[in-house]
Amino acid sequence: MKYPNTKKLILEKALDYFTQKGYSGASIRQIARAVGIRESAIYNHYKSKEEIFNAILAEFKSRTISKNILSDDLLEELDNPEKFLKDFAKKLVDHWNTEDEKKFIRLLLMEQFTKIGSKELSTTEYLTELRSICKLIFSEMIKNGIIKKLDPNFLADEFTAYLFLLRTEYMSGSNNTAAPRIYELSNRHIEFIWNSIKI
Amino acid sequence: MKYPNTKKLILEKALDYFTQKGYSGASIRQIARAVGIRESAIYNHYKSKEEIFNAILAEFKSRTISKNILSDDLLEELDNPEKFLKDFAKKLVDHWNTEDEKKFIRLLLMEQFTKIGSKELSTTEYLTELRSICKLIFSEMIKNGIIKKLDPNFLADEFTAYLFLLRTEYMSGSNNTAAPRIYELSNRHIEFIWNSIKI
DNA sequence: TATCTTAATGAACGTTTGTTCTTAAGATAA
DNA sequence: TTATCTTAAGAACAAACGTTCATTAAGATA
Repeated sequence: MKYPNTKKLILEKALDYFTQKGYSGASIRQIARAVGIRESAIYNHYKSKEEIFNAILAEFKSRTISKNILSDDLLEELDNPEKFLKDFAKKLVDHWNTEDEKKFIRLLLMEQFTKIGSKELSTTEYLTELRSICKLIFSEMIKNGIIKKLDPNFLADEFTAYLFLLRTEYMSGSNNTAAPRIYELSNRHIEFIWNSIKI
Repeated sequence: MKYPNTKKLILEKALDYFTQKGYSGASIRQIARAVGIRESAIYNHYKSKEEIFNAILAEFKSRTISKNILSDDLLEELDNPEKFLKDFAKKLVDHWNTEDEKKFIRLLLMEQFTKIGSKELSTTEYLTELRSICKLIFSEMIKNGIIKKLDPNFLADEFTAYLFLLRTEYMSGSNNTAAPRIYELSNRHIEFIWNSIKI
């Protein structure tokens, strides 16, 4: 009998239960049953429930937005800034709409205040990378004289805030709004921002 | 011996534990100890843990934003729209910065995806009242010809989104940013919005 | 005074929790 | 082949869980 990749499977099922019942509400036995093994077998792979939680966090921390959404063909659109921003936002929405990302934002929202989550989870930290990318983009636009001279950090927040609200409402829970509608809202936001900052 | 208001106290302590450990992570025994009574005494006031949770929700649902932040003296500032919006945002921030409101948003974020919370808790529903107030305000401004003709629903969202991000980051968790700094950020946002929509 | 209601106690219940232990079978390496 | 390593099962553990119970004592009501 081959060894199936139980270790990975435990993480997947644990994430499912953590995001449905919270860390405390999910039990080792339920997770084990979902994996198809006994609860004692779990401990051959992780030495505690907390270690499972931390392993999930480590997996997400190792991922980066940049690689997923700042593709080369996107960067070539920089000469059409409004279209660039729209496509950038669209890629971000797509990324956030991923099944894995949706689960992670749920875990973040649920556990960021608890003892186990407060060490590693915070919305600010989660948005840090996106913020710095946006800041870079707007800084470049200012330098090239295509938008007004405003604080790029502030512009990054204005850009992000609306999308973050979209995400919180339509891309994390049961509120299953269709993707096209989200694109529509996102585009309208970009148009608003663009008309406010363009020279 | 007078009867102390144990019923109310149970709700307060339960909310504390729910927002620190999640609904599942908080136990009747811990809550009872915090109140100063035995766990069995809890059941003289509420017939189950779930009933305590629902009682907390009911208390928050019965409250309304309008009464707290749409005061008469604020409405008299409507002839100075930018100042009005700034003061409106400030009042909202103050309201959100209330100890009770902070606890509730935490409960909302934590339990909105769990079995017990999904029936009654949603970010969209929580923002509904604020949205409709904002919509009313912007509709009025459009009618009076002092701002551009844009979709008032959209303007309400743009107005709300940035403040919601501020709230999520600085007014719900351990990220204890001082109030003056939040006002500052809020004002800059209003100035940005105002310059974008004024005629 | 007698009765009723309220709010508390402490023990007990059956269940579930996270975790540990021993044991065994298949995979791997010598 | 033998020896070792990995992964699983199943029983067991003490602790904690939500809840129920009979009992008690103190105000409220009559």
